[in-house]
Amino acid sequence: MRLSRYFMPTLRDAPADAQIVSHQLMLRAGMVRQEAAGIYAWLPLGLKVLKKIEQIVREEMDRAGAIEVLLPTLQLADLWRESGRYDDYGDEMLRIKDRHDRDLVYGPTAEEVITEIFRAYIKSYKDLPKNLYNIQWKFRDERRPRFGVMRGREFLMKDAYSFDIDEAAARKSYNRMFLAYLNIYARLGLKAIPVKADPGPIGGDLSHEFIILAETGESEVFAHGDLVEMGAPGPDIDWDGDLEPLVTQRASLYAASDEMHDAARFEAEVPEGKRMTARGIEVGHIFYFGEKYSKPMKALVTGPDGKDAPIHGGSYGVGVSRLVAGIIEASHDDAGIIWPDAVAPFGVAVVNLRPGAAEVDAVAEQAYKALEGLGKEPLLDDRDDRPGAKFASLDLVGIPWQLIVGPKGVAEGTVELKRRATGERQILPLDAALKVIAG
RNA sequence: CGGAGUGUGGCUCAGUCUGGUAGAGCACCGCGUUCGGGACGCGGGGGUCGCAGGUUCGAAUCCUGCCACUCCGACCA
Repeated sequence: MRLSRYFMPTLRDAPADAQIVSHQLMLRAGMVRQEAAGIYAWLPLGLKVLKKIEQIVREEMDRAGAIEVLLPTLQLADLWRESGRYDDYGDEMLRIKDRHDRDLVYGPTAEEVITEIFRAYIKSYKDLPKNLYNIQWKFRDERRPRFGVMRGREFLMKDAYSFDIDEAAARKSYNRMFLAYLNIYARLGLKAIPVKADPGPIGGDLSHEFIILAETGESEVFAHGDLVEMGAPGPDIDWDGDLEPLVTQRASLYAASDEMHDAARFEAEVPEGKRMTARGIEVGHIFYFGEKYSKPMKALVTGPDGKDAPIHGGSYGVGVSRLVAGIIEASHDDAGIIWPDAVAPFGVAVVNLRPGAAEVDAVAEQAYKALEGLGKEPLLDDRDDRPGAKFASLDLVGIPWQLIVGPKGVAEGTVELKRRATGERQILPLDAALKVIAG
């Protein structure tokens, strides 16, 4: 992409409405535009990052055996009446009427819809387990939206739903999601810890929140340090095998957010040198809720004994749009965003310091084409602007590499390569720079 | 939903107390000089001052009502 033809409206000043750093940086980098409280338009740069995160989530869900569907944003109110949640959910649910005066809701989640689909097709225990997931916009009419896309009213969520014959089987589904979530966050360049959660209004007795560590995070977490060091299990585990040991290894270590924290237990269970207190952002939540929806909505399967029984369900959410902000909270400096390579909107910025100077243009073009060939998604900064302005805006939007092509270097046969994350620079021939970027 | 606050060109803000017909910086357009970390000069365009009423000779400014947005609190991917 040539920056002179792109749409990347960066701002020097952060709009006064933005309070937290990720919100300020997203606005300054031209990633989103607020249209109403908690409702955002995604501009090209923001959309690129959102899509990359979405794709990583998708790949890890697929790997863990979940199957993607796409559910509607508008749902019939009658389904919610069946589960009893039409009245329970309250004002957070956006209710709409169509031209036939029929009640609809803009889905805040999709347990009802997916349960309706499941019960229409799946009749036998032989078809279990099933895990269906959906990456779709949700709407929750928050009393107080805030912090940009961190708590929007409209947000992109990955929600998965598992269906199993009994609790023991459901636990296996739960374990798969537990480990898949750790892999997702690791791929996004984040340190995440699973924390036992209050299952809340959704019910059930097995629930974890996933909190990514960021100094500016809104909640405080207390955890055993090994939990962070242990990290994710990686993609190559036997997803059909017994995952219980991998889960237990992690879930048995102390981890709690401030509201569930028990200082006495923390001190008793965690040796002094391992006690970690940090701030974080909740970016995922998994639940086992048993028959909560299958019973009232009659999602029954016939068991080996010939009798019908409600399935045991779980649901698993990742806040995809929230992760965009979460990653920024976890990875930025005074100059702007520092994208992890996996989600960066562009892989490299080729900075032409003197557009119009034929020799410089030629080298910049050559670098750009080579990087395209390498699949590095280069952005060619061919703007007619001063060097400082270019560096400032490219630092702001956080592209991982800057390959700087200027008249001095071109005369000497070199370019400058700068790593955004560390600020490290080296001057070297173009071929060598390309090798470094290629990894 | 309780409490607090803010609405003035795309962004940051001044002007409001004390009414007199709207301003600065950034951004944008033109010309010139510049060009390795957000340049400078000259010229220019863009705002029914959130909306609706009211007071007044006259309202961004005072009064009333409404709307929007932000922050703190209780709840949440």
